[in-house]
Amino acid sequence: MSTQYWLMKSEPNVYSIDDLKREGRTHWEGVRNYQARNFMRDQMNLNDRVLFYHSNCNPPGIVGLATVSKLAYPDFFAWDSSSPYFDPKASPEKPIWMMVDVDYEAHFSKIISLEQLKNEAALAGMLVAKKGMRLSIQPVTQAHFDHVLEMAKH
DNA sequence: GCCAACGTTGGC
DNA sequence: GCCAACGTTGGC
Repeated sequence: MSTQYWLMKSEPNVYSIDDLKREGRTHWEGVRNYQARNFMRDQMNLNDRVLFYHSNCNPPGIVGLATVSKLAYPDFFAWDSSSPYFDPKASPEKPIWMMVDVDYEAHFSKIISLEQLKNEAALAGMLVAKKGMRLSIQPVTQAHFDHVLEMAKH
């Protein structure tokens, strides 16, 4: 299976790329959207590459790279009643929600802001730049991924 | 803090 | 199964 490319959003005041660098690996818990879950469950493969995106901050944008290091498995925070991600409908027998593990790869030397992404002709059609796009896990084409890497060099 | 966009829930 | 009401996301 060839490498696939993704963009994953995190609010830096909840979990930032600095947190991921310090920990090396994290489980991507708390996804409570079926489409995003299905991407993780049905399509993500080991070593898929991830653009790490900081949302709900100023400025929002892509701050670095990560890789998928464990295939989807039940998000056990869903049945932990003390977790902010608790879902009373989920249980170990019926997990509902899934997560993958993600490894730190690199920081970009500086953030590639959402504004830059929107202004970049080569990234036309990239989901993250679309108005009203709230999906927290998005597929990225190889061409767009490669172009983001190029932008990160400059 | 506002609010547009979107997803989910639940009454009917 | 429609759709209004509600909750959430996330840019601004």
